[in-house]
Amino acid sequence: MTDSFAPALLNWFDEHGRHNLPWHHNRTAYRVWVSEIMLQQTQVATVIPYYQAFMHRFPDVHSLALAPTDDVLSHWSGLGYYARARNLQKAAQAVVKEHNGEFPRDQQQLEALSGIGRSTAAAILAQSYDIKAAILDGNVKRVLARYHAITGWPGQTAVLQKLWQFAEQHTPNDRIRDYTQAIMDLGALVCTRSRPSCERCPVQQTCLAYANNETTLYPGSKPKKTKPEKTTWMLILEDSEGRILLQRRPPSGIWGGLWSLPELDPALGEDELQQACEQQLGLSCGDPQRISGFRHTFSHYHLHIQPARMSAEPKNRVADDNHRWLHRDQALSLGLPAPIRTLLTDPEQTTLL
DNA sequence: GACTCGTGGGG
DNA sequence: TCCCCAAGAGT
Repeated sequence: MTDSFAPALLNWFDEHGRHNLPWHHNRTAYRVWVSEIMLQQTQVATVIPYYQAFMHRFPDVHSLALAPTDDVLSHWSGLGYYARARNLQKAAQAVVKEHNGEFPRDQQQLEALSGIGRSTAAAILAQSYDIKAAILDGNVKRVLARYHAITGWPGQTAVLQKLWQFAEQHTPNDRIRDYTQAIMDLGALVCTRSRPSCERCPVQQTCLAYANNETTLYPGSKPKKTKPEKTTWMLILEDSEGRILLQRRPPSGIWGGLWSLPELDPALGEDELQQACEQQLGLSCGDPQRISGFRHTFSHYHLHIQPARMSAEPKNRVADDNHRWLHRDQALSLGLPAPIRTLLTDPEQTTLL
């Protein structure tokens, strides 16, 4: 059976596709790989400035493998999903050590690297080596769900299996690199989430959702759940020289490996902060002052951040590897979570209650 | 299979 | 203001 999907798409791509993104130039496997990791769950416009700075600081896989992890994380600060940055360096070290500095041209070996799953491995093969492999990102899911009128939420395994099946079926033998870019561009530029521009679509005539005037039904929406509310204390501990205490967060969990303000158990009352702080951090502290808090929304919960300010001096020695006293501008040069950066930057957020 | 992991854009 | 979701992967 002849499938007109790919030829029509490629013709459209030649004239209307995106041919000028930063990772399209000097297209090495390393540059494609970094872009693919950054683009996971992150929009192109957000990625571009981070990508430019990252490639300038880490121009090849060796510089990334050898860099201090703090340096990698600080270049990722503000992008989110920080496990991507930790996995990126881990994979770079594996490529240097186990693959002689060259990215493998094999899907299975690529997927063995940290942070590279099925779709990302396929994207690297297609984009950098022009090797046939099917991708399935958010754009492709939306295009295929509409084109084939696939009901159900793509998070369900059965739906995902159908999508992968069609993704592989449509993938042509030639011009893999262009086809991979083309189907993503179609999703990003024409087959958009809301108000798709079907009049400009190259595969409109064979699209089931369009034929039935049902583009809004696909892909199916995910079941909604109410997000729980969590609360935490964030401490601005300032010494007599005006420096602030920062602590490195554990390698896993929220904001893993980043620097942030010290946290205390939200169950503690305001009057218990001083004692808890002295015990847990080995400081001598003044009276706590509440600062106006704010709410930060995550994918799965809301976090109410209540900041408190205290004057503090180290009693014996707190200068371990995971704590640093820094002035405000020095602190901002570290890898900080976005809400903490806001807290330290925005004077409005440091109003006394 | 269900959770976890971030941040910003758009409706 | 609130919700969904974006070039997904790991546990």
